[in-house]
Amino acid sequence: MIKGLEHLSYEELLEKFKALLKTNGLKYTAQREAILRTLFDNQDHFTPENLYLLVKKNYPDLNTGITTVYRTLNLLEENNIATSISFGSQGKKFELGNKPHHDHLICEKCGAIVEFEDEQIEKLQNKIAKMHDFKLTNHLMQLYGICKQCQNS
Amino acid sequence: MIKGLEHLSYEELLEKFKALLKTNGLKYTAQREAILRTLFDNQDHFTPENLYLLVKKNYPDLNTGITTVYRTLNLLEENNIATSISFGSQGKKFELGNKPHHDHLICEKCGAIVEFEDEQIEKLQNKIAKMHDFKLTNHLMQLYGICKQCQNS
DNA sequence: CTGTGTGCAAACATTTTGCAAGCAG
DNA sequence: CTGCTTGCAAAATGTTTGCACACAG
Repeated sequence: MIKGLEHLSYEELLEKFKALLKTNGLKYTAQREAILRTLFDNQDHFTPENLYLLVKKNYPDLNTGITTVYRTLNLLEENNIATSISFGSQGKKFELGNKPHHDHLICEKCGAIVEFEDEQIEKLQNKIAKMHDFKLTNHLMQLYGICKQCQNS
Repeated sequence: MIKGLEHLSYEELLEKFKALLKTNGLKYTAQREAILRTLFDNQDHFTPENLYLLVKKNYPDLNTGITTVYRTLNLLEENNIATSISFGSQGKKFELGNKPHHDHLICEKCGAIVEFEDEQIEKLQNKIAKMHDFKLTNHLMQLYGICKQCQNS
C-alpha cells in the first residue's frame, strides 16, 4: 500500500512529484502542479469532473482541460501519489495518497464520506488472505449507512 | 442486507420472482426467466455484458437484447434478488443474492473472485459504525491480491 | 383488448485517443 | 531544437431512453 507519503508538507510532496517526473523523462507543467496543489489544499475525494471544475475555478488562467485532469490523475495513481476508489453510485473518486491507510464510511443520504482506520480489521484481513493462500496487495472496505445528521432529519 | 434468500432451490426462487412481478403489476416473460435461470445455474459474478452473452448462447431463440439484461438486473437488484458490486477495473458485476452475506478476495492477475465470510469483521464494522453514529445499511469489503496459482506461475 | 415488455437505434455519460500547436528542458 | 504536453474534437465504452411492435394477463 501507500507508504512514506504520510504527513508530507506540500513542499515535500511537490519535490516528490518533481523527482518522479524527472525519473520518467516527463515535464513539470503548470497544469500538473495546479492539479496536485488542488488535491492537497482540499483533502477530499474527487471525481475527475469535480476536480476539473475546481482547478478551473482556482486557476482560470491555465485553462486546464478535463483531458489533462484525467491524464494527471492516472499519472499520480500509477506512481502511488493518489489513489482511486469506486464509491458505488457516486462513481470513481480520487484522493491524495499521503495519509496512512484508511477505509470509508459513506452516508447513503447526503453522500458524506468519513474516513476511519482499524488495526484489528487489518489483522483479520491478513488472516483471511492467508487462509485462502492469497498474497494481499491491497484492500477496500466501505461501510454504507445513514449518518447522524441524516438520521435526525 | 439480503435476508431470506439463502439456500433457495430454483423453483423457490422462481416462485419468489413471480410473486414479486405480480405484486408490482409486472409480467412474467421468457427473457426474464432466462436471465434469472442463467444467474442461478452459474453461481458467479457477471457484468451485464457477460451475462448477456451467456443468455444469448444458452437461449438463442429468445434473441434477448442487452437492454433487457440491464433492465432485468436492475429489477432484480431493486427487489433484493440480486446484488451488484463494483470490482475496480473489472467493472460492475451482479450476483444472485441468495447466499448469506459474504465478501470477496480478488486476484489481480487472473481476475478470480473468491468469496468468504467472517463474523468477527462484521462485528468490528458494527462497532466502527456505532462510534461514528452511523446507522449501517450495507457494507463492502474487497481484498485484492495474488492467488495461489498465480503466485506459482 | 390493455398496457407492460421487447429489441433496436439513438441518446447519454464517462473516459480515452488522435492530432496539431505550445512549451519545458 | 526536440519531443513531451496540452486542449480540442472525435472515438470508444458502458448504460439508459424513446419508440413502435409484440405479447402476457
